[in-house]
Amino acid sequence: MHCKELSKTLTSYYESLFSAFGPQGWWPGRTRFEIIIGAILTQNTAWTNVEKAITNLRDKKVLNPEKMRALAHDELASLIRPAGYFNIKAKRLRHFLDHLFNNHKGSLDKLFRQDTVMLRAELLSINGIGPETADSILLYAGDHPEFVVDAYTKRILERHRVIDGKAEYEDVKTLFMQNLPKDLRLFNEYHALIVRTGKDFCRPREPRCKECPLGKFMP
DNA sequence: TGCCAGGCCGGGT
DNA sequence: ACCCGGCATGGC
Repeated sequence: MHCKELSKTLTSYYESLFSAFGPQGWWPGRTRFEIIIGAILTQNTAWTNVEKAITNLRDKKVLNPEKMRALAHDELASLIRPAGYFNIKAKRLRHFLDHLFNNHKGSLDKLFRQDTVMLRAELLSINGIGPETADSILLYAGDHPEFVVDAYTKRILERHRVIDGKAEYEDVKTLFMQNLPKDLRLFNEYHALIVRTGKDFCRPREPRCKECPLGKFMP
């Protein structure tokens, strides 16, 4: 549903964050493929650890679909070890690669050259790609305007009683998409700014984030 | 030192 | 439809 007050609130919050912290230059990856790999590796993991894994992959010159797919499981797992969960993530990378080659001849162009709804469903069908990873891939690698929701997004809205603890991913995503213009640049920067600031202003154990900029706009 | 990080899956109730 | 344990490294 569309709510005028909520639209103003979410827009004000974004403007406040953008004024304070500026453009974040997301996604921090050089190619579409690197962005996809990063999106999988950063699941429940600090980005600094993912960077080490990406560096290993680049140094080994396997940061492309063909070369990465040719790696044995143990070798791939070893390279991404710093990102944590390396065994399961090696499998998840392989699931994506197998899908890419089995359905699109290994071509990211073919993968992304579909309408958003079909493409999102397809990504979600891959074992290891859930809603946040799918939307991150869509927005940051595929330029499809999907809003990305993460733990910080929920936590911030929850602390300010916009949502309750049992709000699900799709509910929160709909909240943003129904109350903001469908703008690629806006979605890109908004999620990046939430991640950038959530770490500092909305810690998990605190009952409420007093410093959170959204506090200025919420009752 | 324990807590946390840009989730997701599989099995159980 | 929930709920929960498992997955793992590195920074503060």
